[in-house]
Amino acid sequence: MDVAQDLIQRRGVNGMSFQDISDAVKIRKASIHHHFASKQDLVEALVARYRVEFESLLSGILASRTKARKKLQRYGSLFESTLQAGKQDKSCLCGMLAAEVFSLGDGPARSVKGFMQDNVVFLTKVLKEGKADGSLAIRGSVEDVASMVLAALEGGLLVARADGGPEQLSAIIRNLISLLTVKP
Amino acid sequence: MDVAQDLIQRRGVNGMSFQDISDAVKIRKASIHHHFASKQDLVEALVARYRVEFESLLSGILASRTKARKKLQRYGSLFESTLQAGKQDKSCLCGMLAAEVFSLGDGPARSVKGFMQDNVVFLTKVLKEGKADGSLAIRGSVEDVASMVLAALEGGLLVARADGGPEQLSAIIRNLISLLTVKP
DNA sequence: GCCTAACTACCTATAGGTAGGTAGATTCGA
DNA sequence: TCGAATCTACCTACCTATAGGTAGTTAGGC
Repeated sequence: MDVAQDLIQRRGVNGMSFQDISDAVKIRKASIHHHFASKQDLVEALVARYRVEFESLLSGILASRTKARKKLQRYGSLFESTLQAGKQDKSCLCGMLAAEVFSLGDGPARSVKGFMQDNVVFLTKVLKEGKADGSLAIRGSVEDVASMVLAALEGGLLVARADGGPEQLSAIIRNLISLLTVKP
Repeated sequence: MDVAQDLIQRRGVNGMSFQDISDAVKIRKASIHHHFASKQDLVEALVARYRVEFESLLSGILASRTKARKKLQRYGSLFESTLQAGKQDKSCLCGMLAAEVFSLGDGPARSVKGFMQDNVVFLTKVLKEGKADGSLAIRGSVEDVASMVLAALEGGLLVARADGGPEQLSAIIRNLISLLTVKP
């Protein structure tokens, strides 16, 4: 699963094959089918695992006793560390799948949608906190701003991977947070 | 080329095949190879065409005699109309290719990178104008904010396609611009 | 003695791509 | 000005590699 996830984060679902996994883990293709009957099953298991893992990171951030602005920074660094890892070519699993949503089955597509909603829910909480503790300045619908933050981060990965690399992503996140920060 | 571009915008490069094009335009696969020797050639031609077309839209916006804030709005509506078209499942061609950059050849990958840079250059101009005419409030490096705007829009397409559809994209753009607007 | 995880060996469909050919329009030289 | 050569856009028929997936088998631990 680690190998499969890695491949998707680099090359996308349609750029990953059972053979690729087989080559990497040195186990025959048929043996992978023993664990995951179809590619769709594999993808579904991958997204489910990813969501659980991500959710636990998010609730860790939410539980930390810091100002909301700092929580937002920690959230951003989740994306930064994805891009910084390895050959600096990995994107968010669900960001990648989101691009290819329409060549995904119904199950996986719903899970990817769920991931996006998880993130918007998390960000909505953080932004509301920030409004309350005075560390963030939100105008308009909090949920819509949350969507925008998610879009900027997922898009940041996309753009940075094709163009300016990790530094560009960092700059994007820095500016996004600065834009949301209430002037002292 | 129209059909190929459409397919990539919906399903990605690795989800598009010569056969798909063949079926749609009712011309044999081999005849497509007569026009584009390889898939990479086709993709390269597609991105080149897209960049020229996009660039002309951008210079149209730049030339219009309105406040920078309005120009930014017009830029945003470029992305909105992409998603609103047809079955509401199309993304930006280069956003799609950006996701799959690492399964692209060198030529196409460079062109996608160029597209991103074109957009940052355009946005940098608009944001500087906005600073001058007082319609936009920029803090920090203008170029970095430009990157962020691009990321939010490309990411907005990504997220909206998987989750909330055109309305979500509109909300994202509305909030992004409101965040960049100097309070009256 | 059975379950699990692996295996070999195979299947069908499709991918990108090639070879060689043909019908019709265009160009060129005697 | 007429016929030959060439060019263009398409064709049929095929190739090799790979895709996802299946059937049936085997080695080893509980």
